[in-house]
Amino acid sequence: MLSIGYIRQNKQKVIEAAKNKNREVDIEKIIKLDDQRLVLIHQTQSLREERNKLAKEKITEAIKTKGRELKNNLKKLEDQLTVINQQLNELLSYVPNVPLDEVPIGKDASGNKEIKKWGTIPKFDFQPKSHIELGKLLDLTDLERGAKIAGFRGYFLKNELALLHFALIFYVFNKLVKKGYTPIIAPAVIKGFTLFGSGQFPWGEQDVYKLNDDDAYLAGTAEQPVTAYYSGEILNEKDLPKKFVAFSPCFRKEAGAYGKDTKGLYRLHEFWKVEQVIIGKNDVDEARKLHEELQKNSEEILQDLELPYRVLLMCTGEMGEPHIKKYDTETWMPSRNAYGETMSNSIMGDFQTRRLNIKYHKNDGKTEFCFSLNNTALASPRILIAILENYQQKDGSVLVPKVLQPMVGFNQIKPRL
RNA sequence: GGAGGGUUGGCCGAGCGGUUUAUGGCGCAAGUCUUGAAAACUUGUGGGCUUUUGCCCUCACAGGUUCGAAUCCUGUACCCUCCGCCA
Repeated sequence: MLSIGYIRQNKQKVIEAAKNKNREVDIEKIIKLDDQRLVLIHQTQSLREERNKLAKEKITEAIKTKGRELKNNLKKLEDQLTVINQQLNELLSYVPNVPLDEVPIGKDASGNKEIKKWGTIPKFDFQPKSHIELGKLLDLTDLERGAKIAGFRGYFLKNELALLHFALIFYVFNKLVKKGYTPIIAPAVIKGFTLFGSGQFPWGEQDVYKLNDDDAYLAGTAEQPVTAYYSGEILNEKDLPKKFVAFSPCFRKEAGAYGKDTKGLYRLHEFWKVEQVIIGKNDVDEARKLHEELQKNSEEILQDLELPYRVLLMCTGEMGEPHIKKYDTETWMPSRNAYGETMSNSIMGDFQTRRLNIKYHKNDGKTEFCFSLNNTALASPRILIAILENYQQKDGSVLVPKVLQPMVGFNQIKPRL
């Protein structure tokens, strides 16, 4: 959410930003509505002023009559104001955030800028298998029964892969705790306001599971519950930034992606994720630094796992509505013969905190909205694709990344006899 | 699922129809003093409109009663205690 004051002062910039993000917003309509709102505010204020004065006078029948009249007039104006406010907030909630200057302008993925590559893409002297084949041959996945039990995109993880799934999550969780991040297990059944607050709503409603008629939804990422953790609160500058390493199961309908990535473990309705979430000061340069820190953490994880990856600076057209800067980290997946997205690292500015009403007392005594950032630390099973496919051997076995070996107690997944 | 009790500013905590413009304390910030710090003192410390004076809103949230609501009524959310159920 952008403030109406900001929009009024930076009209062109906001219009431009929405266009660059391939979004349509009617800023003129918003400003017109706000003009009406201001007029109504003036009118209601002066009526209230009158009422307050009247209430201090000696009570007579005449005063009572006048008071009742005032009340009726005020009610009418207030009702109008309520309607205007609703309309205005509705429109405001659709205005996307304004990207930082260093973000490349572009319509689609072709506008992204590759800024880093790490690791060596493996060259196989045999015909490499996909994770789907490996999963079947080594009895690590059961996608057929997954579909039988859970439906389209359902899956079972079995045997060594089930252990690796746990080990990865714990390895990453623990690594970030050692870096000073507060470990937190987040609820996955969450209220609607957290989804509005994170900027999931109103744009991505079709991708979220809603439970019955309750105000209860399944989280698509721990970003949603953890960013909302301090909603309605005022923090102190000296306690910032708050850094979390959050775990939650994640649920996504993938409604807009029916034809995409239909095979294997890439695009699932249900997965586990460790997410880094930061609530920090309202300061762009500090946010940039934290953004780089989050990036470094995620890259270290891929380096620990010895998986080749690249980093993209995402262009305006590839950014979500709340984002002002975003890096995607993509890990090499041999069966795709391409890098596949495994992490996404964003600065949201005060877009989310304004929706969630998260502020802090600055050292000078003033109050301001915080900034929020987040980055994937690890999402599994998707990362398992990269591990299975990059670590596969000629004999059909799969090696286990060194850092995970002590945790799972084996260093190789061998074909069953 | 049932029965009670509660929710007041950053925090603690008064107020329970009209000098409340929300006592008081703590914390925080600025200033005075000081070589510096502490202490002390002064001022400030929710949001909005106007941006000169000021005005309006704000006591969990949403309605209602009243000339007038933090205060009375209704609903909702959350917290606490107990009973029931339960991994």
